[in-house]
Amino acid sequence: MGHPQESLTYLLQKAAKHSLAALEAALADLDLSARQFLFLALVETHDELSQQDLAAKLSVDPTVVVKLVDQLEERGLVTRTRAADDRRQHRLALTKTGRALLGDATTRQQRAEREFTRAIGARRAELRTLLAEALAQSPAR
Amino acid sequence: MGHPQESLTYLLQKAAKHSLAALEAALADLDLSARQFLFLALVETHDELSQQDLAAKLSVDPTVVVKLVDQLEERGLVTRTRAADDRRQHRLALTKTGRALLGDATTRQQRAEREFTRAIGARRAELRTLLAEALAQSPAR
DNA sequence: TATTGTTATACTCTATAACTATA
DNA sequence: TATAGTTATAGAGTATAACAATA
Repeated sequence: MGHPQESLTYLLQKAAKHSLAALEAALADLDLSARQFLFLALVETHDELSQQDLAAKLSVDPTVVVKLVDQLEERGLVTRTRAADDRRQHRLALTKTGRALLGDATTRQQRAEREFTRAIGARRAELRTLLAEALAQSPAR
Repeated sequence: MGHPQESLTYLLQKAAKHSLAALEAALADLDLSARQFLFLALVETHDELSQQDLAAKLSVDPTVVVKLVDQLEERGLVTRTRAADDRRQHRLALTKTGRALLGDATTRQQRAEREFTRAIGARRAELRTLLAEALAQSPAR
Protein backbone atom coordinates (compact mmCIF):
# COMPACT_ATOMS: atom_id res chain seq x y z
CA MET A 1 0.00 0.00 0.00
CA GLY A 2 2.04 2.93 1.20
CA HIS A 3 0.54 5.44 -1.20
CA PRO A 4 -2.84 6.43 0.16
CA GLN A 5 -4.09 7.45 -3.27
CA GLU A 6 -3.95 3.77 -4.14
CA SER A 7 -6.37 3.14 -1.33
CA LEU A 8 -9.33 0.90 -2.02
CA THR A 9 -11.75 3.70 -1.27
CA TYR A 10 -10.10 5.88 -3.89
CA LEU A 11 -10.09 3.12 -6.49
CA LEU A 12 -13.65 2.07 -5.72
CA GLN A 13 -14.94 5.62 -5.92
CA LYS A 14 -13.37 6.19 -9.28
CA ALA A 15 -14.33 2.81 -10.68
CA ALA A 16 -17.91 3.23 -9.49
CA LYS A 17 -18.12 6.68 -11.03
CA HIS A 18 -16.76 5.61 -14.41
CA SER A 19 -18.75 2.41 -14.49
CA LEU A 20 -21.91 4.36 -13.71
CA ALA A 21 -21.20 6.89 -16.43
CA ALA A 22 -20.64 4.07 -18.93
CA LEU A 23 -23.91 2.42 -17.97
CA GLU A 24 -25.80 5.73 -18.19
CA ALA A 25 -24.45 6.20 -21.68
CA ALA A 26 -25.35 2.65 -22.69
CA LEU A 27 -28.94 3.11 -21.50
CA ALA A 28 -29.47 6.66 -22.76
CA ASP A 29 -31.29 5.47 -25.88
CA LEU A 30 -33.87 3.73 -23.71
CA ASP A 31 -34.44 6.89 -21.66
CA LEU A 32 -33.57 4.83 -18.60
CA SER A 33 -31.16 5.92 -15.87
CA ALA A 34 -28.65 3.46 -14.46
CA ARG A 35 -30.41 3.60 -11.14
CA GLN A 36 -33.80 2.92 -12.69
CA PHE A 37 -32.32 -0.05 -14.53
CA LEU A 38 -30.68 -1.52 -11.43
CA PHE A 39 -33.91 -1.05 -9.53
CA LEU A 40 -35.97 -2.78 -12.20
CA ALA A 41 -33.54 -5.68 -12.11
CA LEU A 42 -33.86 -5.89 -8.34
CA VAL A 43 -37.64 -5.88 -8.48
CA GLU A 44 -37.69 -8.66 -11.07
CA THR A 45 -35.88 -11.07 -8.79
CA HIS A 46 -37.33 -9.77 -5.50
CA ASP A 47 -41.03 -9.12 -5.98
CA GLU A 48 -41.60 -10.44 -2.46
CA LEU A 49 -39.80 -7.51 -0.78
CA SER A 50 -41.31 -4.32 0.61
CA GLN A 51 -40.08 -0.93 -0.55
CA GLN A 52 -38.14 -0.56 2.67
CA ASP A 53 -36.48 -3.92 2.15
CA LEU A 54 -35.47 -2.83 -1.33
CA ALA A 55 -34.15 0.46 0.05
CA ALA A 56 -32.00 -1.43 2.54
CA LYS A 57 -30.72 -3.74 -0.18
CA LEU A 58 -29.68 -0.73 -2.25
CA SER A 59 -28.33 1.13 0.78
CA VAL A 60 -30.47 4.16 -0.02
CA ASP A 61 -33.12 6.10 1.86
CA PRO A 62 -36.68 4.70 1.62
CA THR A 63 -37.90 8.04 0.25
CA VAL A 64 -35.61 7.54 -2.72
CA VAL A 65 -37.44 4.32 -3.52
CA VAL A 66 -40.78 6.12 -3.41
CA LYS A 67 -39.68 8.49 -6.15
CA LEU A 68 -38.10 5.70 -8.18
CA VAL A 69 -41.31 3.70 -8.11
CA ASP A 70 -43.33 6.84 -8.94
CA GLN A 71 -41.29 7.30 -12.10
CA LEU A 72 -41.40 3.65 -13.15
CA GLU A 73 -45.10 3.25 -12.38
CA GLU A 74 -45.98 6.36 -14.36
CA ARG A 75 -44.15 4.88 -17.35
CA GLY A 76 -46.06 1.65 -16.93
CA LEU A 77 -42.97 -0.43 -16.13
CA VAL A 78 -43.94 -1.56 -12.62
CA THR A 79 -47.12 -1.87 -10.57
CA ARG A 80 -47.78 -1.25 -6.89
CA THR A 81 -50.12 -3.58 -5.02
CA ARG A 82 -51.00 -3.68 -1.34
CA ALA A 83 -49.59 -6.76 0.35
CA ALA A 84 -52.24 -9.25 1.40
CA ASP A 85 -50.65 -10.13 4.73
CA ASP A 86 -49.76 -6.56 5.74
CA ARG A 87 -51.76 -3.89 3.99
CA ARG A 88 -49.27 -1.17 4.94
CA GLN A 89 -46.71 -2.64 2.59
CA HIS A 90 -46.56 -2.53 -1.19
CA ARG A 91 -45.60 -5.40 -3.45
CA LEU A 92 -43.92 -4.34 -6.67
CA ALA A 93 -44.04 -6.24 -9.94
CA LEU A 94 -42.81 -5.68 -13.47
CA THR A 95 -45.34 -5.19 -16.23
CA LYS A 96 -44.92 -6.89 -19.58
CA THR A 97 -43.49 -3.62 -20.91
CA GLY A 98 -41.15 -3.44 -17.93
CA ARG A 99 -39.83 -6.94 -18.54
CA ALA A 100 -39.24 -6.22 -22.21
CA LEU A 101 -37.39 -3.00 -21.48
CA LEU A 102 -35.32 -4.69 -18.79
CA GLY A 103 -34.30 -7.39 -21.24
CA ASP A 104 -33.19 -4.83 -23.77
CA ALA A 105 -31.37 -2.82 -21.11
CA THR A 106 -29.62 -5.90 -19.78
CA THR A 107 -28.12 -6.62 -23.18
CA ARG A 108 -26.72 -3.09 -23.31
CA GLN A 109 -25.47 -3.28 -19.75
CA GLN A 110 -23.54 -6.48 -20.39
CA ARG A 111 -21.93 -4.95 -23.44
CA ALA A 112 -20.97 -1.83 -21.47
CA GLU A 113 -19.46 -3.87 -18.66
CA ARG A 114 -17.39 -6.00 -20.98
CA GLU A 115 -16.10 -2.80 -22.51
CA PHE A 116 -15.42 -1.24 -19.10
CA THR A 117 -13.44 -4.30 -18.01
CA ARG A 118 -11.73 -4.85 -21.32
CA ALA A 119 -8.29 -4.39 -19.74
CA ILE A 120 -8.77 -7.24 -17.26
CA GLY A 121 -10.52 -9.60 -19.65
CA ALA A 122 -11.83 -12.80 -18.16
CA ARG A 123 -10.63 -11.77 -14.73
CA ARG A 124 -13.74 -9.60 -14.49
CA ALA A 125 -15.42 -12.60 -12.92
CA GLU A 126 -12.79 -12.55 -10.19
CA LEU A 127 -13.44 -8.85 -9.63
CA ARG A 128 -17.14 -9.52 -9.24
CA THR A 129 -16.46 -12.30 -6.78
CA LEU A 130 -14.11 -10.24 -4.64
CA LEU A 131 -16.57 -7.35 -4.44
CA ALA A 132 -19.47 -9.61 -3.61
CA GLU A 133 -17.51 -11.38 -0.88
CA ALA A 134 -16.28 -8.16 0.69
CA LEU A 135 -19.83 -6.78 0.66
CA ALA A 136 -21.33 -9.94 2.07
CA GLN A 137 -19.68 -9.26 5.42
CA SER A 138 -21.07 -5.72 5.56
CA PRO A 139 -24.32 -5.05 7.40
CA ALA A 140 -27.58 -4.83 5.43
CA ARG A 141 -26.42 -6.55 2.32
CA MET B 1 -23.89 -12.99 -15.18
CA GLY B 2 -27.55 -13.33 -15.98
CA HIS B 3 -28.77 -11.48 -12.91
CA PRO B 4 -28.37 -7.78 -13.58
CA GLN B 5 -28.28 -6.96 -9.90
CA GLU B 6 -24.93 -8.74 -9.83
CA SER B 7 -23.68 -6.24 -12.36
CA LEU B 8 -20.34 -4.66 -11.79
CA THR B 9 -21.87 -1.21 -11.62
CA TYR B 10 -24.18 -2.36 -8.84
CA LEU B 11 -21.38 -4.00 -6.89
CA LEU B 12 -19.00 -1.09 -7.39
CA GLN B 13 -21.59 1.46 -6.30
CA LYS B 14 -22.34 -0.42 -3.11
CA ALA B 15 -18.72 -1.21 -2.34
CA ALA B 16 -17.71 2.40 -2.93
CA LYS B 17 -20.49 3.65 -0.71
CA HIS B 18 -19.68 1.31 2.17
CA SER B 19 -15.95 1.77 1.86
CA LEU B 20 -16.43 5.54 1.91
CA ALA B 21 -18.64 5.35 4.98
CA ALA B 22 -16.05 3.19 6.75
CA LEU B 23 -13.30 5.65 5.91
CA GLU B 24 -15.40 8.61 7.05
CA ALA B 25 -15.96 6.88 10.36
CA ALA B 26 -12.27 6.04 10.74
CA LEU B 27 -11.29 9.67 10.17
CA ALA B 28 -14.06 11.31 12.18
CA ASP B 29 -11.81 11.81 15.22
CA LEU B 30 -9.42 13.86 13.09
CA ASP B 31 -12.26 16.07 11.82
CA LEU B 32 -11.18 15.10 8.32
CA SER B 33 -13.53 13.96 5.57
CA ALA B 34 -12.61 11.01 3.37
CA ARG B 35 -12.41 13.33 0.41
CA GLN B 36 -10.13 15.76 2.23
CA PHE B 37 -7.89 12.87 3.18
CA LEU B 38 -7.70 11.46 -0.32
CA PHE B 39 -6.96 14.91 -1.65
CA LEU B 40 -4.17 15.49 0.87
CA ALA B 41 -2.65 12.19 -0.14
CA LEU B 42 -2.80 13.16 -3.78
CA VAL B 43 -1.15 16.52 -3.13
CA GLU B 44 1.66 14.89 -1.20
CA THR B 45 2.73 12.78 -4.15
CA HIS B 46 1.78 15.29 -6.86
CA ASP B 47 2.88 18.74 -5.78
CA GLU B 48 3.85 19.46 -9.39
CA LEU B 49 0.26 19.39 -10.66
CA SER B 50 -2.11 22.30 -11.14
CA GLN B 51 -5.51 22.33 -9.49
CA GLN B 52 -7.11 21.43 -12.79
CA ASP B 53 -4.75 18.48 -13.21
CA LEU B 54 -5.74 17.30 -9.75
CA ALA B 55 -9.41 17.74 -10.59
CA ALA B 56 -8.98 15.58 -13.69
CA LYS B 57 -7.13 12.93 -11.68
CA LEU B 58 -9.99 12.80 -9.20
CA SER B 59 -12.63 12.96 -11.95
CA VAL B 60 -14.28 15.93 -10.27
CA ASP B 61 -15.10 19.48 -11.35
CA PRO B 62 -12.29 22.04 -10.90
CA THR B 63 -14.55 24.18 -8.72
CA VAL B 64 -14.73 21.31 -6.28
CA VAL B 65 -10.96 21.47 -5.90
CA VAL B 66 -11.14 25.18 -5.18
CA LYS B 67 -13.39 24.59 -2.19
CA LEU B 68 -11.33 21.63 -1.00
CA VAL B 69 -8.17 23.71 -1.05
CA ASP B 70 -9.99 26.59 0.68
CA GLN B 71 -10.87 24.31 3.57
CA LEU B 72 -7.44 22.72 3.86
CA GLU B 73 -5.59 26.01 3.53
CA GLU B 74 -7.74 27.64 6.21
CA ARG B 75 -6.82 24.79 8.55
CA GLY B 76 -3.17 25.28 7.73
CA LEU B 77 -2.76 21.87 6.12
CA VAL B 78 -1.77 23.00 2.62
CA THR B 79 -0.39 26.13 0.99
CA ARG B 80 -1.12 27.74 -2.35
CA THR B 81 1.75 29.28 -4.31
CA ARG B 82 1.75 30.82 -7.76
CA ALA B 83 3.66 28.68 -10.24
CA ALA B 84 6.92 30.29 -11.39
CA ASP B 85 6.58 29.24 -15.01
CA ASP B 86 2.89 30.13 -15.36
CA ARG B 87 1.58 32.58 -12.83
CA ARG B 88 -2.03 31.66 -13.56
CA GLN B 89 -1.52 28.26 -11.97
CA HIS B 90 -1.22 27.36 -8.30
CA ARG B 91 1.20 24.86 -6.84
CA LEU B 92 -0.05 23.11 -3.73
CA ALA B 93 2.11 21.77 -0.93
CA LEU B 94 1.52 20.15 2.44
CA THR B 95 2.54 22.04 5.55
CA LYS B 96 4.30 20.29 8.40
CA THR B 97 0.93 20.06 10.17
CA GLY B 98 -0.61 18.67 7.00
CA ARG B 99 2.00 15.95 6.68
CA ALA B 100 1.59 14.95 10.32
CA LEU B 101 -2.18 14.75 10.02
CA LEU B 102 -1.91 12.80 6.79
CA GLY B 103 0.36 10.29 8.47
CA ASP B 104 -2.09 9.80 11.30
CA ALA B 105 -5.00 9.54 8.89
CA THR B 106 -3.17 7.00 6.73
CA THR B 107 -2.75 4.68 9.67
CA ARG B 108 -6.48 4.83 10.34
CA GLN B 109 -7.29 4.38 6.67
CA GLN B 110 -5.21 1.24 6.38
CA ARG B 111 -6.88 -0.20 9.46
CA ALA B 112 -10.32 0.60 8.04
CA GLU B 113 -9.52 -0.99 4.70
CA ARG B 114 -8.22 -4.17 6.25
CA GLU B 115 -11.45 -4.36 8.21
CA PHE B 116 -13.57 -3.62 5.14
CA THR B 117 -11.83 -6.37 3.18
CA ARG B 118 -11.65 -8.83 6.06
CA ALA B 119 -13.75 -11.39 4.15
CA ILE B 120 -11.33 -11.58 1.23
CA GLY B 121 -8.14 -11.45 3.30
CA ALA B 122 -4.92 -11.27 1.34
CA ARG B 123 -6.82 -11.23 -1.93
CA ARG B 124 -7.43 -7.53 -1.28
CA ALA B 125 -4.22 -6.92 -3.21
CA GLU B 126 -5.75 -8.68 -6.19
CA LEU B 127 -8.85 -6.49 -5.88
CA ARG B 128 -6.70 -3.38 -5.92
CA THR B 129 -4.83 -4.60 -8.99
CA LEU B 130 -7.99 -5.42 -10.93
CA LEU B 131 -9.52 -2.03 -10.19
CA ALA B 132 -6.35 -0.18 -11.10
CA GLU B 133 -5.99 -2.08 -14.36
CA ALA B 134 -9.60 -1.55 -15.38
CA LEU B 135 -9.28 2.17 -14.60
CA ALA B 136 -5.99 2.52 -16.43
CA GLN B 137 -7.78 2.02 -19.74
CA SER B 138 -10.35 4.71 -18.94
CA PRO B 139 -9.78 8.25 -20.14
CA ALA B 140 -8.34 10.89 -17.80
CA ARG B 141 -6.85 8.58 -15.24
C1' DT C 1 -47.50 2.57 20.14
C1' DA C 2 -44.88 1.07 16.19
C1' DT C 3 -44.35 0.59 11.21
C1' DT C 4 -45.06 1.38 5.88
C1' DG C 5 -45.34 4.46 2.69
C1' DT C 6 -45.91 9.25 1.51
C1' DT C 7 -45.21 14.27 1.32
C1' DA C 8 -43.01 18.65 2.08
C1' DT C 9 -38.95 20.74 3.26
C1' DA C 10 -34.17 21.51 4.13
C1' DC C 11 -29.63 20.36 3.18
C1' DT C 12 -25.57 18.94 0.60
C1' DC C 13 -23.16 18.21 -3.41
C1' DT C 14 -22.15 19.28 -8.01
C1' DA C 15 -22.32 21.73 -12.33
C1' DT C 16 -22.74 26.28 -15.10
C1' DA C 17 -21.70 30.69 -16.29
C1' DA C 18 -19.44 34.96 -15.60
C1' DC C 19 -15.33 37.31 -13.84
C1' DT C 20 -9.84 38.35 -13.00
C1' DA C 21 -5.35 37.77 -13.96
C1' DT C 22 -2.26 35.94 -16.61
C1' DA C 23 -0.66 33.97 -21.04
C1' DT D 1 -8.08 34.98 -27.69
C1' DA D 2 -7.37 31.30 -24.59
C1' DT D 3 -6.48 29.35 -19.99
C1' DA D 4 -6.19 28.82 -14.46
C1' DG D 5 -8.43 29.90 -10.82
C1' DT D 6 -12.30 32.00 -8.49
C1' DT D 7 -17.06 33.34 -7.36
C1' DA D 8 -22.07 33.30 -7.40
C1' DT D 9 -25.91 30.87 -8.67
C1' DA D 10 -28.75 27.18 -10.06
C1' DG D 11 -29.75 22.40 -10.23
C1' DA D 12 -29.77 17.54 -8.76
C1' DG D 13 -29.65 14.34 -5.33
C1' DT D 14 -30.34 13.11 -0.57
C1' DA D 15 -31.85 13.24 4.10
C1' DT D 16 -35.29 14.82 7.92
C1' DA D 17 -39.48 15.37 9.95
C1' DA D 18 -44.36 15.19 10.02
C1' DC D 19 -48.50 12.78 8.37
C1' DA D 20 -52.21 8.94 7.15
C1' DA D 21 -53.19 4.17 7.08
C1' DT D 22 -52.47 -0.10 9.13
C1' DA D 23 -50.64 -3.24 12.55
